[in-house]
Amino acid sequence: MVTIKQIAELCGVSRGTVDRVINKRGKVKPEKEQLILETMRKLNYSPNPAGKALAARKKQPTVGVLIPSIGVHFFDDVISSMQNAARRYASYGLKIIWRSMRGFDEMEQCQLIDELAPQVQALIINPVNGQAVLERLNALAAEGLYIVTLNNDLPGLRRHCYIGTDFYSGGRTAGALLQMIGARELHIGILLGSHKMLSHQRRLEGFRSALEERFKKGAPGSWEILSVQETEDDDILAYEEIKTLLQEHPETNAIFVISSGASYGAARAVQAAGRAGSITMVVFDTIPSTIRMMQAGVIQAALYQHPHQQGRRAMQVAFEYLVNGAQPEKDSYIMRNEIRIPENAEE
Amino acid sequence: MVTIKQIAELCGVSRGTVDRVINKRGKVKPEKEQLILETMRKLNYSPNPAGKALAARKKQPTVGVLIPSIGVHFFDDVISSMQNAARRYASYGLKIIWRSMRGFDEMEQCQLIDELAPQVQALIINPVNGQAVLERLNALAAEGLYIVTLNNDLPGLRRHCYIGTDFYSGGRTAGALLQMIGARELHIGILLGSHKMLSHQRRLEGFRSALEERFKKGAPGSWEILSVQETEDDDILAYEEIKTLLQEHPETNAIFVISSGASYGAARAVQAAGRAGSITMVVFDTIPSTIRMMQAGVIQAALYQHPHQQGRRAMQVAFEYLVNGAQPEKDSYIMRNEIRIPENAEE
DNA sequence: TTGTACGCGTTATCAT
DNA sequence: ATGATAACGCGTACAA
Repeated sequence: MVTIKQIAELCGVSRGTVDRVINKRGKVKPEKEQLILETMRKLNYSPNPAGKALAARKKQPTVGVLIPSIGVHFFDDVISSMQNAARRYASYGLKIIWRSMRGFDEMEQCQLIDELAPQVQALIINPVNGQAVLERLNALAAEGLYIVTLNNDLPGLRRHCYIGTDFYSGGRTAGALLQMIGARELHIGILLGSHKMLSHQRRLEGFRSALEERFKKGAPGSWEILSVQETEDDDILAYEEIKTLLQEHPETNAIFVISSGASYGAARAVQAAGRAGSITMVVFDTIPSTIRMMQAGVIQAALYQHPHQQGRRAMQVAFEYLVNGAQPEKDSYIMRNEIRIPENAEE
Repeated sequence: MVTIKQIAELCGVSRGTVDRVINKRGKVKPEKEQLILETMRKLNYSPNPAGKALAARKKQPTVGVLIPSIGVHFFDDVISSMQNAARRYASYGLKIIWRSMRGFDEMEQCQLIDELAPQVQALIINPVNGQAVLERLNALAAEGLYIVTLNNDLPGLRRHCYIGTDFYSGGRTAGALLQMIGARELHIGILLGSHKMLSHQRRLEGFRSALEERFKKGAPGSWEILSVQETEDDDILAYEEIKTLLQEHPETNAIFVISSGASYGAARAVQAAGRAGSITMVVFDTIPSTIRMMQAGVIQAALYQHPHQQGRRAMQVAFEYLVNGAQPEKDSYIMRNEIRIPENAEE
């Protein structure tokens, strides 16, 4: 690989001049600049990340992590992988400041953002929906903060990179799966966290679209949605709601749980009603309780959102920006929604 | 993070002495060695990979890649990801020598190994089954060559790291899936590449075990395997075999294709017999022709072996050994067998 | 406008 | 047995 030094020698200038061209610091004669750019292009120069990393240490590169993860089991795996990556990157001199919170209060998140911002050059955040957060983050981005959003991409937010899944496609996959593994005449109960959560809404839309499409294309049978209930991601609420549903609609033979915070409660209600196995349950995320319920034959399938990859990738993007001075290849990294059944969910 | 320099100052010795302790080069007074080891442990010293990478350049680190990939579409994605990783690592000064071959001839692979060995310090290889290859590689490993095996792990081979999938678990997942999405009374035709291929055999065993288990546990219905045919990974052969099967056993309502080299041929035969959709097809790998056949409703599901992750990881392991002087965290990286249906297979 | 010199952490060589 | 010193590639402060 070609180095700055070699470029400099070839162009008959000093290393410093080449560097000024590369980092656009000006104060270089136009004709020399042209020559340097040309030979760089010709020799396909690309900076050695190791050199950059070494030099970057002086800046004390620090990234802040802010996730409303308390009580949300989906984030457990995301965070464990982020910590893993953080350990590796620590040997390069990268520092991390961790902040978590419970619930989705906009003002609380703003406060934590303000606390982190002066200490870090990059921020990995699962942003709460809301105008205040949006404005706060956009202001900081304008001041030069590097922002990576995780699992929720606020419209209008000028973040540098987004990492998450395609909610609509996740819903479609769930719907198609239910058509494949469920009864011919589907009577479906649905639980979501809240109608206000954009991600849950999109999943529901995708779910409907896939079912509609498959039956329109000639899949035998029929489908109907009996109810769509909000659970606030609470297992007890979910338990009660499914209990009521099964009483009022004994014909229920399929349940779709859109967020992991309700799947255990729903599964327990199905079990309690003696309907385990005769009701097809499709849920999101393979948290430990879900895996147990799959092995027990209560939940038939779960959608896996690659939490580990999400965490690893988020850290990597922040690391490469701060330490290697590199932009990510893509503006957003969208993980696939995978299908897990007992046979391929085991650890 | 703490550096060698800091350790040296704290112990009142020079950097060279600390280095000699770290790399076990001897010539250090026992009491000083103890002191240095102790403070390293106490301060939790871990070497900065950037420094190592910079110093490693002088050794001209080079890795050889040897895959019998010609005509095997599964490897297309593996190799594309390896090339991607290679591009990134090239900026660190890592060189790659690529070799591919057609078919699985033992002697041909030995010859290519001998050609590569003197030029490289690490080798990424999909080893052909056979005694000659085994001995050749073990001899080279003893001489200090770093060996990463990909997608096939020869018993008795002293490789440093293996990257691949769990074939048995892949078969189990396929069997369970067929039970879930197929007819109640399953009449199954199976295609595999060759009975001699260990991986295909293991998948078949897993397939049988999952079906047996599920029906024993109370799944309604029954299952039988009508035939297990070898295809030599040839689509034309597969086409003819499925054609014959459907004539001789019109009751066939499920087909399991164990290797991607036969799935297109099998799908075409199902189409030609006018049985698309009424026969449940489960195959391995999401190569382009398989995705098309899924979208056309001929193949219902495919098992995805994370080819991209496999390629990326193999390169990463070789890179980190040669450039960062680091051993991988695990002795083997086993990718999961994912389930893909049309709704989550689209690009 | 341009060149020089130092530091980042590691490895390796050469004196002592 | 030990210490000093020169690379490796890059960023930057400072001198010319």
